[in-house]
Amino acid sequence: MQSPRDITELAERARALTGRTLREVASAFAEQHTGSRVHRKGKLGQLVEQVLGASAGSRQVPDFPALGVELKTIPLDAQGRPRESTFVASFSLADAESACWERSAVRHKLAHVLWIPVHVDEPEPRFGAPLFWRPTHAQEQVLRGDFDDIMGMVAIGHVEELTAHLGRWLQARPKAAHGRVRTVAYGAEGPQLALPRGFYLRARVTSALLRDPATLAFSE
Amino acid sequence: MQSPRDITELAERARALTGRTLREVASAFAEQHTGSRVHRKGKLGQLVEQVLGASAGSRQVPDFPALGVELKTIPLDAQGRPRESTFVASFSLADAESACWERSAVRHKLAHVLWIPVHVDEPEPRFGAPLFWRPTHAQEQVLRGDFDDIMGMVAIGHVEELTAHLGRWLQARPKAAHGRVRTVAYGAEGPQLALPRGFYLRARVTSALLRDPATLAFSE
DNA sequence: TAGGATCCAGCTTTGGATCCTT
DNA sequence: AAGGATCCAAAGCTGGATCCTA
Repeated sequence: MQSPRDITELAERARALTGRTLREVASAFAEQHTGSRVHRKGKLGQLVEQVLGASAGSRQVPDFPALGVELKTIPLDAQGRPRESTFVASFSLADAESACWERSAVRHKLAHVLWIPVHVDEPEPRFGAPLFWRPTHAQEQVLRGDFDDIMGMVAIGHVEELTAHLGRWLQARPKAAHGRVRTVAYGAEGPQLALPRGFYLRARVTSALLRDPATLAFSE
Repeated sequence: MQSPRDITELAERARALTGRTLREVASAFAEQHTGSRVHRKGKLGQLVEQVLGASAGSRQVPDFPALGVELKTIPLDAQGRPRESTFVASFSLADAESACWERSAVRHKLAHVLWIPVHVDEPEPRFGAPLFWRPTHAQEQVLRGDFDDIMGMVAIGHVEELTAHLGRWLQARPKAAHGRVRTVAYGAEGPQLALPRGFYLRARVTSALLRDPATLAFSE
């Protein structure tokens, strides 16, 4: 599928998925694109990328580079809620000191997100209604605060206090590539070993966001 | 046992328990006080009250009225941490509007606490080191903030949003006396049924407090 | 019955581990 | 190996229920 030319076209493609089953969408797509290099049904994310025409390059750029939009498929359980937190970006403990929110991958990835919910617990998994999200100014302050808290903890060398509890909307969790890649951070007590980490959006937050993006408030 | 005359005497009695088993303490106490109205070994709290000479009256006053000290025995698990949140005081939804921190039972009960930890998961349960705690000014601000948040929620009639999630150190939890006593609160939508509630200190907080009272900071 | 403490089923969260594609 | 998504056991938390003594 070609890249959408503008947000409107992307929105139309996304809306067209609502209520349809993965199976339907996958087979319809396969029929129309028999010539192209179609990966078999593959993983959910890949299917959605292809159907919506996201660029499948390596990601230092958004999924829709021309539009500046990041694509996130998000699995929902039987009650319509995300089961898991959502990965945003990984970070290295080493460059915590030089990190700043404005230039962070987290801010860029979350600046404009197209959420594609998928009800995966139904007998025949089905797409939900898509949502474009741009954090409001107030929402961005919460994200920035979490980012600063987390990076600040690392920067002063308190890696052992960096738990997934920290952060209201964003949390830092282990991102265990092979379970043995370790990053060295230089803290007050010298070099420390630590697992690589990633920023994640709490499930509670994405749940509230999908339910009612307008009222996602500080109380979450 | 007579009431301690001053804090020093109370502290000495409390320190004398450290490391001793409940059994030892209970039988030693029984021997010395055969004449007095001794309740059988009874519950842990009662034993400690008797051994330390707390007044056993009904409690609108502190356990040591002359000293203004509240006594709290706190069970610790095998890792030395409290398993449960600690009950502080109950409250009625009806008088939330007129409630204020300064006159609250919560503030008075927590103004000066003598914590007596008991390692209950060991084969022979044993007393830990006692701790006198007076909240610092900063700590009291956290408690006050939680109190205001909780009471505020009730005062505006949002009883259904009053969950145990609210509050950093204090939380409101059901205090189900017989499971059917219900309190009526008058909110925006008229009278509402609700379980009676109590203020509790989160286990995370008492845990940090007992481990290192000086560094119990805002991050908890 | 009130104050207070303890118990506990079920749910949620954490802290990784595993898996996949590029 | 990097980027990303999903899986899962253990631990922690919530929302009561139960129990105890005065």
